[in-house]
Amino acid sequence: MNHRILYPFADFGDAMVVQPEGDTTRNTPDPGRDQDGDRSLITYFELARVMERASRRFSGLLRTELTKLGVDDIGSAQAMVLLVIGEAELSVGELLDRGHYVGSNISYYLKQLADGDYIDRIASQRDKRSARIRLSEKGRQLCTALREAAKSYERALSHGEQDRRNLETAFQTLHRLELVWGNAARYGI
Amino acid sequence: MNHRILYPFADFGDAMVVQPEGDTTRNTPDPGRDQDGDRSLITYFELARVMERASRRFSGLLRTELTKLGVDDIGSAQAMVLLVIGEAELSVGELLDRGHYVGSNISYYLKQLADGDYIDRIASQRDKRSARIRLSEKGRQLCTALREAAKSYERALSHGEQDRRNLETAFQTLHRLELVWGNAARYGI
DNA sequence: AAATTTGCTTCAATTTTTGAAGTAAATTCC
DNA sequence: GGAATTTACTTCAAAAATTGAAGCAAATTT
Repeated sequence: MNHRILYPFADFGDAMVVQPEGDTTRNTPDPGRDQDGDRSLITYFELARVMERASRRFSGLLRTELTKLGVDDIGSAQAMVLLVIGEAELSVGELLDRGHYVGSNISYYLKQLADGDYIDRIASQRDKRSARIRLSEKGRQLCTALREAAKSYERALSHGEQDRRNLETAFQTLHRLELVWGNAARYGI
Repeated sequence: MNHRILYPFADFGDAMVVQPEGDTTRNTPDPGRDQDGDRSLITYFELARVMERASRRFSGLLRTELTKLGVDDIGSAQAMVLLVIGEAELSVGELLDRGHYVGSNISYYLKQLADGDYIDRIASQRDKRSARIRLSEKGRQLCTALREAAKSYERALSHGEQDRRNLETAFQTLHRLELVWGNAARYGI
């Protein structure tokens, strides 16, 4: 296990601060200063960019895992939907809320997932318009395999209590951004 | 200015921790527990999901701003490329590294940005294969307008020192994930 | 100077996203 | 209780984004 690869920042510990004029590698532009020379630190654009880049990487990993598992009838986006569903049994509307998908989009994914027998649709007798969705055995197994694969990455990255807290902070911060940006979009700032 | 909207978590301050069994709203599934009942906190999947959702929101805001500004020949993805370029004058390759785009993809964007006169291509006499890219006056103005718009969101969200630190932590954490996931993809875990 | 590499661009095929329209069930309103 | 409206999706067609292979010209190596 190559630690140079897994832990690119040897000094990434309790004192996690941005280096003011660090040795910027080609891949990591210094986010410490914005256009106007303000001493503002991270801007939203930079955060949005790193989110996009990291998401792309994550999709890549998912795709790789799927290929390893011999799954070729769904892509990373569909796998993500499976993971969003998890152990829950929910309606399309609830799934929409969970993932902030667009309706027609999730329909499109669910169709493929249903075609591939990754999910079951159970007609609800309460409301015949909305069937309830849940993972089929096949879907559950795929999710388990993906989560298992993820575990090795977790082990590779999450170490101490501080790392866990950083993940928490990142999650909460992004979640808050998600809410604020969503509300801003709906109601105008 | 509606504070209920802008500050959905009144208690989001120094003690930013996940509520063990919080009052989960419909939009915010409790990430405190995973499938296996481990007391693991944030999983990578959850982080990846929140990144995706927040990115979607951000793109939405960008699109809204573009519409407000009467820009209809480019989308949020292209605007993002403009913002990535910023004040720099760089080659396509450098831009590729900055944003982790795929080559043919950035070509596609740059073509549209060039068609819309948002960027200039300056033939480099050093290496005639790679022109240098920089924002045109039009592109610069658009970026300025977008950054200006972003400022109001910044003001709405970034308050104290703690908030800034949280943004930093989020950025660094995602950046680290980006690297680790990228390396994992290239070399296998 | 031939061969290889670099730094892109183009093209065609896929995949993903979006928006408008449609449908059937549920609910509300006379 | 029946018409009108709303809800909860699905379908469809078009647009946008992404990918991978192939191509090309300049630069570099051999």
